[in-house]
Amino acid sequence: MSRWEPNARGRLEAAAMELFAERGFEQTTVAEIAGRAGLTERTFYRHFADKREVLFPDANPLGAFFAEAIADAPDAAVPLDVVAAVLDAAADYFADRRDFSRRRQAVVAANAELQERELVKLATLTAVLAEGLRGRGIGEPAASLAAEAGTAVFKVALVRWAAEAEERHLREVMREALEAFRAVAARE
Amino acid sequence: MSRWEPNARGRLEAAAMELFAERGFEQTTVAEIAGRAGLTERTFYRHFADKREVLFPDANPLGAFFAEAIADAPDAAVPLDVVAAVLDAAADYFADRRDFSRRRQAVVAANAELQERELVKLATLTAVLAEGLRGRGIGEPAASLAAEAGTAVFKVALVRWAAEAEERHLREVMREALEAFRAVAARE
DNA sequence: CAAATTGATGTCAGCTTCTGACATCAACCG
DNA sequence: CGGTTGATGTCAGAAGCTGACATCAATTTG
Repeated sequence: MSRWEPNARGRLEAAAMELFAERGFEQTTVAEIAGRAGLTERTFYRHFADKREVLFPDANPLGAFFAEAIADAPDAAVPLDVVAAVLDAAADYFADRRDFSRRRQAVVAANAELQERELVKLATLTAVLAEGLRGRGIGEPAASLAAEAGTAVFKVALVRWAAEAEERHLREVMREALEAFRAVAARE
Repeated sequence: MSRWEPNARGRLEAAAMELFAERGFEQTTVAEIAGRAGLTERTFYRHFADKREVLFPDANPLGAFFAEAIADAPDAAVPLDVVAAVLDAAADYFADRRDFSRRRQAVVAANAELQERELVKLATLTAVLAEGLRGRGIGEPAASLAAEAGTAVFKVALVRWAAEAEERHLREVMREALEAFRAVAARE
């Protein structure tokens, strides 16, 4: 018999999602989230650096996942091909999280502070990507630019995928977006 | 004779830059900024929505500038050519702000919250760019992707330009970055 | 097995950010 | 001249966040 209910962190995440969805991010206090999870405000801040972080539990694992995917990517002469491999891997990661992604996107879309934090998470992924590309011998500014391109495609694809009524696989949407990107960047 | 010293907003911006540079963003309270500017904390918040905004006074004019630049860009079949024209215009805008850009970049680089806000400002520019491209008949997702590409190039170029010892014109650095981007995106 | 340690949580005090409500008073307008 | 306007000040208070210390079941140690 343990002293506390297990999975405090998960309970906080769940409580936060519920409350944010019900009445919005600003109209919810940290004390209320903690209360619904059967904990105190102070404990919330032991699990999350600030109020927004509770909505981005996947950020760290996803970054690690990116780093791994890029290390495992097959050799390719062109940076964007490496990016393509990472996007494929990322698609698999999200494959079974579509409902969660959708719900979270709705909450985030309703609040500027949360969008701000989402940009940070994406920027972190960009940095991981760039670092991985540099690790594969790609120089600057090519690595940074290819990484930015990858994240841009990722972002666009993720939004489209979550928004679509039909259930396509994310991988397909990602590849489509990447193709569109290549067409945009083509010299003519 | 006016009742108050003129240019309260400018004084707040200057005071904030000084204090942030001296002892850092977190170690400076809004009351201190206002005090150095000869005002009160409450007045600070009448000029800036929050503590970070004081460091981004150019954001709105720059957005308007982007919108104008994109409307004025010459007809071009390829989205990225329109983006190139906007980058040229943006380069002119920053031409005589190099020292300010440098000082601000140093302050921003030292604090995560400020980097977060900077991402928002860039995202706003991306949105303006995308909207302008759509207004020129470019569809989705091409408009969004081209806009992301433009902002990425802009970001990379601005950092390089401010960091360089020699005094090149920003326009040159931007064009170089755009070329690098095209090379990255090329299929081989 | 008793004692010491650990670790997740609670309690409390306090600072800072940010906002609403109301007051002030020079400049301006009719 | 009297009324209005607008930038500022004053005050109170909610909420975010942090440091310091207490608690106590579980675990480890001797």
